[in-house]
Amino acid sequence: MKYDFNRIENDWQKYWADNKTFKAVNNSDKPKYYVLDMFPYPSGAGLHVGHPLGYIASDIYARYKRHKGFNVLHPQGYDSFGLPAEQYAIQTGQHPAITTETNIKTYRRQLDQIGFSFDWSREVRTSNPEYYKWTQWIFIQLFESWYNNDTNQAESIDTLISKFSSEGNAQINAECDDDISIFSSEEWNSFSSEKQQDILLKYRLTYLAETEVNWCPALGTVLANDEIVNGVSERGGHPVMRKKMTQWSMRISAYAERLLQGLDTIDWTDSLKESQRNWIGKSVGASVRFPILSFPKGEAKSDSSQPAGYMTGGNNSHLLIERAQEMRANPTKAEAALWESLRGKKLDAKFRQQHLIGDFIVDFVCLDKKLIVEVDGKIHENQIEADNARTLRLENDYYKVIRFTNEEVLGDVESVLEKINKELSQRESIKSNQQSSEQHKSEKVLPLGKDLGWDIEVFTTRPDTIFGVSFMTLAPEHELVSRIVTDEQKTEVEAYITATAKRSERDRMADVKTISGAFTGAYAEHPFTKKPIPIWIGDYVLAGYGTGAVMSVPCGDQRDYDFAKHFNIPIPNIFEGVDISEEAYGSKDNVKIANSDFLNGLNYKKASKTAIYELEKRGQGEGKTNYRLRDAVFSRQRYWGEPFPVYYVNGMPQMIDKAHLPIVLPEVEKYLPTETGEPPLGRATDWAWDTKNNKVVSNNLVIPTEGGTTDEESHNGIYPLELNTMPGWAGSSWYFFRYMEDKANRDEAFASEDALKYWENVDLYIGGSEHATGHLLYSRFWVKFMKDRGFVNVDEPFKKLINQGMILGTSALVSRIGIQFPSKPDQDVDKSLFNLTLFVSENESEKCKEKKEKEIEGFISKREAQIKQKYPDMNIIRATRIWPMHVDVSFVNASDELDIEAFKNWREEYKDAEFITEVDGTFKVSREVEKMSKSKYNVVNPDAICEQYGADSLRLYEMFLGPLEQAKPWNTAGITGVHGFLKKLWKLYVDDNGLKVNDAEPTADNLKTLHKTIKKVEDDIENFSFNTSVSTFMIASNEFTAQKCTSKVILEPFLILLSPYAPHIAEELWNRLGNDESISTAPFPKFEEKYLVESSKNYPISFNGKMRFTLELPMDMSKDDIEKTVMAHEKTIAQLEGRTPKKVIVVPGKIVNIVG
RNA sequence: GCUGAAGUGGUGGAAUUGGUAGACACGUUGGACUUAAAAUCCAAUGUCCAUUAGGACGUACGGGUUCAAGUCCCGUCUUCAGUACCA
Repeated sequence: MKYDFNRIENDWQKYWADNKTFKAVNNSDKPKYYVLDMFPYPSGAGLHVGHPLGYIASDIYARYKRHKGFNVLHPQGYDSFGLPAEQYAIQTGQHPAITTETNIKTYRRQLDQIGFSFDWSREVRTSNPEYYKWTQWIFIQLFESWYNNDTNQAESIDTLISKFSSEGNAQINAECDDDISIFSSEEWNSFSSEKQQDILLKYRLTYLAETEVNWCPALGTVLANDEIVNGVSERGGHPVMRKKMTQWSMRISAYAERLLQGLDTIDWTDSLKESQRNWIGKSVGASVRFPILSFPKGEAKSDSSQPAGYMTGGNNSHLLIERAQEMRANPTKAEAALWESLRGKKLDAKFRQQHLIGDFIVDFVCLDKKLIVEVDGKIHENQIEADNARTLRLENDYYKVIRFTNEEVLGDVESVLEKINKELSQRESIKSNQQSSEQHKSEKVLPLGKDLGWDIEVFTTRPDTIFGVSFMTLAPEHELVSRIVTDEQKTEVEAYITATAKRSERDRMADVKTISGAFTGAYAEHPFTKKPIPIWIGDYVLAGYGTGAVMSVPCGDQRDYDFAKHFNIPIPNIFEGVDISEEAYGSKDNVKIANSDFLNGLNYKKASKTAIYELEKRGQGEGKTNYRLRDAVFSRQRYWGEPFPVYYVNGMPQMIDKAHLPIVLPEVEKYLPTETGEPPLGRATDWAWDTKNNKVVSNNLVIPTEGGTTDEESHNGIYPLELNTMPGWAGSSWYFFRYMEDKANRDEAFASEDALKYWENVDLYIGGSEHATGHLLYSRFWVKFMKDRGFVNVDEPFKKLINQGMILGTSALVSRIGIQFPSKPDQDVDKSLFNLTLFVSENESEKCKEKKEKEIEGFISKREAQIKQKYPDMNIIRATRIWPMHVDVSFVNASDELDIEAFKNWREEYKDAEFITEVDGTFKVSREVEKMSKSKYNVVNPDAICEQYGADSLRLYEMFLGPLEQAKPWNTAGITGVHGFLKKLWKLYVDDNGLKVNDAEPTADNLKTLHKTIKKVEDDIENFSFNTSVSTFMIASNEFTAQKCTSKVILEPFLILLSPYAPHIAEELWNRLGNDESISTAPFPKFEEKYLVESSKNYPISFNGKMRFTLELPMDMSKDDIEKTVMAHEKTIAQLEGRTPKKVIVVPGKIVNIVG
């Protein structure tokens, strides 16, 4: 009887479906085990052999666990919202739901034929309203929650509101936007409802905010960071730009620390955890504030332009004095002229030139009368502001400031002097008031830099190197840049900013080597040394990370070092005994700090701690932890996604009550954005929310809210709905909970409390590594949130996770020789005569080469002759080129030989192609391993494999290819190996007369083979080493065959071992052995050591570590006896050639090694 | 650059604790069966030398530890994956 796999597989698949063999129950005496695959997006292309790899592995594990006595949940479903169905809809007008439905049918058929033990009664589809109802519900929960840093968990927004109304927000330690002002409970209670909503939005875990997003114009939507690869979209490779848009965001950053800590509690690969750690990007360090001095060094005062404002802060008089001296030495013409007159004592008072008053240098001052005279050049706008601020402060100190322009002074010095004189006389009377107001004055004086918030705040992980700061660098986009830049530097800085803005994100990323930047002319003050530090801008500082500004320590950071070298900025060394003449010393280890005042001699740890302490003492900084993880943008300008349960009243988002969910995706006539740039939902005619009747109604009923009317009546209580949809990761962030409940019972909740309690979380999760930072991070975030709010009981969704490796295609390439005979087109020629399509076989041997060259030449000259004959006058020029061309792998056999006939029929253009073959008439292709792709014709469809070899062969072969987690090439030819094994296995049980198996007593060898196989297979499955199990089956089957084993007590348990891998044949034979029940829950055979105990061992006898021969010796022989026996052996004597060994190593049961 | 994984026959891979390197397959070669092909079965198959017996060399490269190293240690190179001016 033949192994009729097609019949067998069909029958058993039907049996499993009919008997609901794999239906999981939500209560059982057995321990639970939850095995999950990452659910697929049902693409139109269907499955190729790479897709089922992970499913086969998880199925083997699920089936194994059933044999081991577990109540196994092994569900499957579809991540059915997504771009391809929408793109297809845009092109064809077909509703994405229809496309999706069709694709799912194909997927289901393909999955079914492989014989998976899925419990389909729990299927989910993210695009089903009954499913996304709960996605919307979770969104509402997020909206109605805030993150309390004191309790370190999410809480209902109600607790926040009650805190606001009882104590205001000053004491609240929440994860929230950073632009929130402090208010008291009275203020809160007096705020309008709209203002309150506005404030609450800044605290909610999902919030609406104008954010800079990754906008992909080609796709017409925003993309998350993990949807962008190398600066272009993951799907389609379209360019991505930064754009400001109002979007829903998820406050995942609130969970950064817990997402990081949670990694230590789960069994994932190190590389995956590392990816997540990188993505979260925790750095511990300090936040430091550097006051801006805005005191440009070396700035020349010229005729035409006036120096920038003299705004300063902190104690820097030494610098100002230096500066004043410089200015005195280089007066402008007007200043020189006026000084001439003032000094010439034409007036009654004593004036000083370029004198220091407080933090300011003034042009001229009469100290007695507190009169300041300023001579201004052309004043820039922002300098007026600065000068006004300065004037204000000086006036606080009871100085009077009068101003003249250069022109006034140079034109008519006399009238200027007259004005000064007049002021001097008026100042007499004011002088007396001064003392009485002294008290008042001291209250009002503030350090100006601080007053205006003109600090530069930086984040550093190396506060220990703070004395190594020799400059600061701001991102070109930093908001302070335009305010601190000096006139001199303005042109340069502006040019630099423009140049940077022009460069795309991608260029900036690609070109890291080029150092660029510009000096702003401004200075900041070092918090400890009080020395001025030049402020630069440079695009190596990113606006999006930290504060968008850095304190540059060239001796300790290579980027700062390179920047400093490039712009000739000093590089002070603050490391003890480290040479920094070539490069920065970036390490934190093995070094002590030097030239750093109170930090001298300390190591990284102590110095950092001390520096932070000192900064805190001075109020100029504090210890801080920074995360790279950004809040996740949650809006997509797409049709085929979950609609938001949100409507807007006067621009403020409102949640639709849970009772009215789901809000079903509306119909649109086209799936493109509207002409006005709104998302596709903007095309829906019925997309407004009727708050009275709680239903979606026509847009026409919405009365425009112009003029700010807020009363319900004027709207009829009907408001516009949100036009964005949710991103792909919304539905996939919680689907594993939905499976916990049977379809029949999941209307009331996303899953019942009992179900959630019973199944807890996924014990084993298998899927691709491409989700390392997307799906796997978002899911963890949502689960933690749901745990906080008491909706689920677990902290982590996936206890153990394995990434299956990619299966690559083995492309087949032929060498094509194209020959063209260019001719003048004016003639009406037979074109087919001029193009020759010639393929040449790939084999490289010399003999063939000669033959082939000859033949190629033959073909070409023959054609030339034909042309000559037809067009005798034509001047023929021959042009030849060879290029490799992909051919469909299905035309190629295991020996890399091309089926020429099949290839000719592939395409019309190859019908008359010529082939130059090997000597034996075969045509060889060359092979290349690359990603499976339609365009490379190397995609292998599992349908064809199942048809030709059967699902069991496919399952075994996919496992046999290599380790699960490793990428490996597919080569269909190799499947004959495992298929042959199944045929042999069949013959072990069944022959032409029917069943061979009988009640024969097992031999010792039979038992040994069986138990060795039990042990190996069990260990392999536990270690997910599925490839080695397959060879173990082959070995066992070969041994049983050699042993002519027919014993049922051996061959029956062997089927259970095989059943997870090749379930159909196992069921069939199991059934033939007389079992009525499915094999699927038969207990896994118990391994018994006693059958493996050997009486003797074939010892390898080594000489100096090299094995020379083997010797069969009893297992219980003593060490001494082994040595004696071996030494007496004739082969030993021959090996030694009379030498006396120095040493003999005997490891009983292992090896004998003779040294000498 | 950083992080992680890896490098073994013609190919996929095995060797899980340092103890006979190349299991199990594919492919190749030869043979049996057959009119023939397919299927099936048998044998050989790391490289080199040798008629045989046997020997030398072999796990990316260079060192080291050990009676013994694919496995452990140091250094170098290469490949793949992820990530990237993250301060």
